[in-house]
Amino acid sequence: MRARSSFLPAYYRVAEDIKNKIDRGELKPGDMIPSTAQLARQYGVSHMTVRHGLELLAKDGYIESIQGKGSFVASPRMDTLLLEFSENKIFGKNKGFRVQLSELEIIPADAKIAHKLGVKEGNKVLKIRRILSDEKGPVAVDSRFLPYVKGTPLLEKEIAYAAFPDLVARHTELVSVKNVLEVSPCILSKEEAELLEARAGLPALCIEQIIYAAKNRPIGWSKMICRGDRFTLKAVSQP
Amino acid sequence: MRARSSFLPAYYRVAEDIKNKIDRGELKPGDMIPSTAQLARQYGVSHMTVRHGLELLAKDGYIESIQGKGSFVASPRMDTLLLEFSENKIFGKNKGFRVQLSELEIIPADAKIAHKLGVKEGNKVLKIRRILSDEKGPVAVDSRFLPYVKGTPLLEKEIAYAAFPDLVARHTELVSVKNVLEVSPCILSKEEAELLEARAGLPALCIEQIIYAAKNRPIGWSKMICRGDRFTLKAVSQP
DNA sequence: CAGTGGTCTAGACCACCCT
DNA sequence: GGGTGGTCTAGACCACTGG
Repeated sequence: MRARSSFLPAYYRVAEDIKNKIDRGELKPGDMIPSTAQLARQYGVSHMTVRHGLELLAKDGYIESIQGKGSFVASPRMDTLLLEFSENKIFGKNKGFRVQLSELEIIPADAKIAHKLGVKEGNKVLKIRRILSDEKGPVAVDSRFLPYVKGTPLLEKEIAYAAFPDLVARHTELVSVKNVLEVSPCILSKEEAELLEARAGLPALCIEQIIYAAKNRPIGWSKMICRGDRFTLKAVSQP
Repeated sequence: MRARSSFLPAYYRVAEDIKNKIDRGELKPGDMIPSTAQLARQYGVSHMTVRHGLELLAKDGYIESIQGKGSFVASPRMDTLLLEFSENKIFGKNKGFRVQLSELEIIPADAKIAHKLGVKEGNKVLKIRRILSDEKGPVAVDSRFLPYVKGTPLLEKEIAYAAFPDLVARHTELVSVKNVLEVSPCILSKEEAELLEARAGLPALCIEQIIYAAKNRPIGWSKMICRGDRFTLKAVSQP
């Protein structure tokens, strides 16, 4: 019965067709799209196949289906944005990206670290400090804190170049489950300015990450100071 | 044949079951989950129903299915984060949130505005400046620029309280399609400090938004300066 | 009531991977 | 070839909406 007219799945073809109508403005937000039965006839496919296509569109935020009423073109949500935060994506785009391991030691947790990691004050904590640079010089300093677990050797290359969540996952035996990021502005302290070869007082972004395992247990804390003149954060609304 | 044992759909039950196994650690990232045929037998449902459930899990990032090989528990992606950026969500949580319209005028576009909005220098542009406060005082200043379209009246309440994408959509007749946000650090200028009742030099976040219509045409530019001591941006890894 | 989306089946076939 | 995911059907039934 069906034509198998293209190499693409039928449900995909249906979805793409409707998506194009929306993108071209033939269908506007709020408009009702034809019923699944109509679409099934129109495309010569079964009810299920149409629904598969519509679910795809709903997943991508193009339409919204309401039982008993119909399916409607959705207005794109622009208040939930996608933020890609991984060093390789952010800094790696520039040639000459490199990481320098400037500190690696086991220290007793002070009050702040203990609070962030949910451990007792004085507990052993692994501290890693890195300097991230591109061809134009240092861009960011990064301090990472992990609860110390003896007998989990880490290669220096891993420590320097692994993304934080990956490092945490490899160090602890736990599966990381959540990453919470917090961005605030600051100005470079004298020490930071020295490390970043900039003047003290330069505006900078402070990006904190806390990695959680199951049951909201924090297993890693990272604080990154990024030169404001060389770095901005970007986020884009979902497709 | 099937038991209809619960009020929830069968595919949902399958998905939830597997999700729980993952959350409890019975299935670890990289593990293969039983084949669709096995699951179908196990749950007494059809192949299609199982697949529906697995697609749900895949959508939420719990598993990854590979044709010819199997379905595998995915390790949560923690480098793509979700950022909720809407004034009501960010500031509205605090009681006493209010907006003061401090400026509303039609001006000719200078070089910067023209560039951001993709219009010719000198073209008429609607400029809106607002001050956002909570019960403790001013938190942010917001400057919004829209290409001026005559004959599109806006209510003052709308101008003050509408989220930027909504305002843009209402003002132009176009459907907004994309929102690109850029975050950088800055320090308060004398003028900004005055408006925000803070000292000049205080670290602040500069949050720019550009709203696009179809074909990447910018139709709105917003620049928000947020006091760093009263405001931080948060983002969380999906889901 | 008729029309809508949502669920489900039993079986078919395809595409792909591995051995 | 045997196992895996992926697509599709034709028809059934359910849940919900609105006149």
